Amino acid sequence: MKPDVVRILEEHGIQPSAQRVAVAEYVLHTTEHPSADRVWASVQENFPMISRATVYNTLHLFVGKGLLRELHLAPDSVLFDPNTDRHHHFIDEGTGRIYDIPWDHIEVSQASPLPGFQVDDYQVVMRGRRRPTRR
Amino acid sequence: MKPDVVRILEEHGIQPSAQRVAVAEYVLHTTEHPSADRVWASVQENFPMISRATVYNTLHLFVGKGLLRELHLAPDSVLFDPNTDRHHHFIDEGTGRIYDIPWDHIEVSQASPLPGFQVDDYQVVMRGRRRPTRR
DNA sequence: AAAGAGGTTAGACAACGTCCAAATCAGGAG
DNA sequence: CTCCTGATTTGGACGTTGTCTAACCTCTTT
Repeated sequence: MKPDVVRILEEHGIQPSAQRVAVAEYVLHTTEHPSADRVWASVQENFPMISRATVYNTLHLFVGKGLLRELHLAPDSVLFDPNTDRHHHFIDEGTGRIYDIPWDHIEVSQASPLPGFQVDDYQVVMRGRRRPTRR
Repeated sequence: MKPDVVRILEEHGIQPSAQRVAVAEYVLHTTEHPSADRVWASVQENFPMISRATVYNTLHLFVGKGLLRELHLAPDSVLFDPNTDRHHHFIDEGTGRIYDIPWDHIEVSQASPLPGFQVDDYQVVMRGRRRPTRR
């Protein structure tokens, strides 16, 4: 698995240091949407000496190189999403968990959004909770 | 304008104290999407002795009573929106300014969002910038 | 071996938000 | 009017998230 990650970093023009590989191994393979400190905690399990600043630096580097996307969905922290394909998000208000919704599951037709502006990106953000089981 | 605001508070089951009226006067009539500290700064111009804790308390109270909505669009702070009608948002990445997009300007058809979950709320979040003027 | 570039580190710092105990206020009862 | 009680406000301490900086490593080149 390690050489796999190294190749991905190099393909994106990132020098693969030991720390960056450690971060990448976790964050590129998770289906969660971890915060920076969550990433830090997880990476520390395999790489105890890594510093918080490095994790922040690395995550921002990855975002700049297109390996990750930042999500601003919750008040308390920025989340990172390894799924860089266009997709939407659903937030379970009960658990706080965030689910990806495939792009083609929702159709958005923008009749006339905002004159004078160009839309570079958009997504649908949904909030709800698990449907109670019928009794 | 003051009695107007008092009536609105009472209609929402909120005891209208002087501080709450001062906050409401600003935040219910702005078309910006101010952060809590932005609200604090503005209210202080008319009500110099108000404390930060009161502004935070009041804003959360208003959210709970349905007078405001919270937006989590930027990494640095929670924003408050006096427009409680359903609508979408456009974020100008150049200026950071946030614009409301009327609900009926965008049509969203959710074919199959997430089985087992109910959607309580959703909105489209768009990001872009002012279109460069043609030369 | 020395130099330079890029990467990492710990800790100080700043911004935003929460919490708490004490002080203050409002309004109803007497 | 005065007292009492509950609601509200206050300042400051505190916690969390994120940034910054200066020193330090590591690797490559010469």
